[in-house]
Amino acid sequence: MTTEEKIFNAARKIFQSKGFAATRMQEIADEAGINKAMLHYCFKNKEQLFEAVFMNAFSQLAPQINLIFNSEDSVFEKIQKFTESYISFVIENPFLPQFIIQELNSNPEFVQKFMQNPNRPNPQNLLLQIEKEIELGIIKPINPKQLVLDILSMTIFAFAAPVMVRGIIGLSEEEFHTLMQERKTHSANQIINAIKK
Amino acid sequence: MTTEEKIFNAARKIFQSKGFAATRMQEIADEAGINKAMLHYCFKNKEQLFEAVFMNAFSQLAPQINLIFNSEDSVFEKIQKFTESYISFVIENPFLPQFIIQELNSNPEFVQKFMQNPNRPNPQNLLLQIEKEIELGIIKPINPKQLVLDILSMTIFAFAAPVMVRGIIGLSEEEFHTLMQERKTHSANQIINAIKK
DNA sequence: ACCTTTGCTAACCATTTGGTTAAACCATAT
DNA sequence: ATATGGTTTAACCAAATGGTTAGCAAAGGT
Repeated sequence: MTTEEKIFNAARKIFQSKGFAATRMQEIADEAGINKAMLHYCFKNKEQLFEAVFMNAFSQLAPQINLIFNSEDSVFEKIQKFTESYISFVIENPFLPQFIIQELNSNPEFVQKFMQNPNRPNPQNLLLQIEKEIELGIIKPINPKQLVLDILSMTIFAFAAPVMVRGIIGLSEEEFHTLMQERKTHSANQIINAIKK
Repeated sequence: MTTEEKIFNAARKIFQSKGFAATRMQEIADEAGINKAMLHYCFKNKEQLFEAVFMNAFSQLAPQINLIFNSEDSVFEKIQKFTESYISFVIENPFLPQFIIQELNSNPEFVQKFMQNPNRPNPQNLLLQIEKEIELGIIKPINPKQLVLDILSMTIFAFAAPVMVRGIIGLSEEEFHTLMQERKTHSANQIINAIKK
C-alpha cells in the first residue's frame, strides 16, 4: 500500500465518522502512521483531502442509485432490485449515507460538483417510465416524484439516522442489523403494495 | 428579550445550520450582538450552550412523535394525523431534523439523556396496537417495528437530507416546498394502502 | 452618601490547528 | 563513489479558538 493510499484510507475513516469540521489533520496522520507534513506532501490541504474522500464515497453510491434509474426492468422489478442491492451495499458501508448527507447539508455548493459527474443519479428515465405505467394502468395514479422519494426514504433513512432510529424504536445493534436484513424485501413489498392496482 | 435569550437564539441559529464542531463562539457572540465573554457569563462553556440548544430542539420534536404513539385513534388515523402534523411542524422548522440527526450520529452517548426525559418517544403502545390490529385482520401481517420505521422514514427523510433529495430528483426550493405540502397526505396514503387488507 | 450585586466589556492567555521549512534519507542512474 | 530526484521527518510558525481576568457601569439596598 502506497503512502498516498494509507493517507486516503485513514482520512476516509476519520472523516466519515467525525465529519469535516471535527476531523484533525494530526489524527489522520496518526491513523496513517506517518508524519503530518506528509499529508501536505500528498494532498494540498484539508479541503482537497476531504474532497477526494467525499467524491470517492459518492462515486461508490451513485452507481447503485443509477441501477434503479436506468435499466430495462419494469418499475416493480426496479424497486425490488434497488432495495435489495442498496441495503446490502450500505450494510457493508454503514457510514457512507450519513457521511454524504451530513456534508451535503452543511456544504450545499458541493451539489453542483456531482451534477457535473457523468455517473450522477439521473431520474429522468424512471420518472417517464412511472408516468407510462400509470397510463397503462399498472400503477395507481400518483406523483412520480413522490414515488421516487418514497423509494429513497424507505431504503436510506434508517442508515441516515441509525442512532435516532435505534433510540426511538429501542433496538440493540444486533436487532437493528436483523431489521435491516428484513428491510431489503419489506420496503420493496410495502412500496409495491401501495402503488399496484 | 434578555441577554440570555439573545445568546440562546443566536446559538440555535448557528448550531443548527453548522453543527457543533463548525460553530465558533465568536460567531454566536456577533450574531447575538454581545461580547464573547458574555457567552461564558451566561453559559459555562460551548458544550453546555450546545446542550441547551439541543435539548430544546429535541423537546420540540419529541411531543410530535409521541402524538402518534399515545392516542386513542386507530392505527390508520394515527398515521394520517402524524404525517400531517409532523410535516407541517418541520416545514416551519426545517433545520431541526437534520440538526438532531447529525448531532445524534456524531455523539451517540446523547441518546441516553433522552431516554431519561419523560417526554421521550416511546413506541410501546403503538407496537402493541399494531399487533392487535393485525390479529383483528385490519392490517396485513407485517413486522410492527418495520411499520413504525416506515412511518418515520416516509415523513422525516426528505427533511433529513434535503440537499441530496433536491439534487437527485432535481427540484428548486419552491418545487421542494410544494412536494412537501403534498407529502402530508401522500405519505399517509402510501403507508395505509400498503398495509390495509 | 456608600457599599454590594449584577450585567457587561476590552484585553489577554494557553492551547490547538492547519500548514511550512529545511534538512535527512534512500533508491537509482552515471 | 557520487550526484540526483523523489520521499519522509522534526521542528517550527501564524492564525484561530475556547476560555479567563480585571475592571467598568448601572441598579438597588443600607
